[in-house]
Amino acid sequence: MVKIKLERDFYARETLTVAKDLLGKYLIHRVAGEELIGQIVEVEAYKGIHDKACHSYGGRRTPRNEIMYGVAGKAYVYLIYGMYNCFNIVTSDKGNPEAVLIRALKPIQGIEKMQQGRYKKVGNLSKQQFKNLLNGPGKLCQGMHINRSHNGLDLVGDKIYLLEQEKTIGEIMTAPRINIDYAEEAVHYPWRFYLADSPFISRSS
DNA sequence: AGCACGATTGCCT
DNA sequence: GGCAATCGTGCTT
Repeated sequence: MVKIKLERDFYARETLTVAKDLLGKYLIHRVAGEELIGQIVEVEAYKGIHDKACHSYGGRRTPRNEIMYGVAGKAYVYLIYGMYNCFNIVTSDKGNPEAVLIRALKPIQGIEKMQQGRYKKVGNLSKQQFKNLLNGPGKLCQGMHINRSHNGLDLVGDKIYLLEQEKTIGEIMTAPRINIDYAEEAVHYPWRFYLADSPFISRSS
């Protein structure tokens, strides 16, 4: 695997561009001397103050979403439904409070530790359990051991960071975002992106 | 202080 | 397909 880390200028660009470019990249989390690695196969863009699905819609600025108002390339991690975490990457080059939700990863390295986080289980996984390791925003946080203690973490660093991929990634699919029924006109915006041939996406559209 | 709700998931019919 | 779990957050009283 080539080891080219994504730097600030990658994240500090227009959010839809960053979202699509994130597909295929490797997400690394160093935990207890081990590198957990997943390849990004599905994302959603949240485009700030004019996007009714976005936490910063209308300029809303609270302790929870404060990090979105800062520099690009930091982690925005929040609790959803009282049970799961969602991992986002802050984007944009104009100080706009925007981010990309990472929705699914292909497991690459550190499978044992991933299943420990997901299933509290060691040993062999069924084919179905392996496919379900990281194929959803809540699931990938469990598997990658990401939680709210990582909110605000700089991804241009050595704890959680991203690496360039070495190969082309194939066809990118575009679709409306998932579970944002409340978002009125933004419900249909085509801001979900995923790899057409990946078995590890959260759901087919 | 109270309360409605969610960028999800897993289990049920 | 439906729906409960579970609690921090943000808004209202």
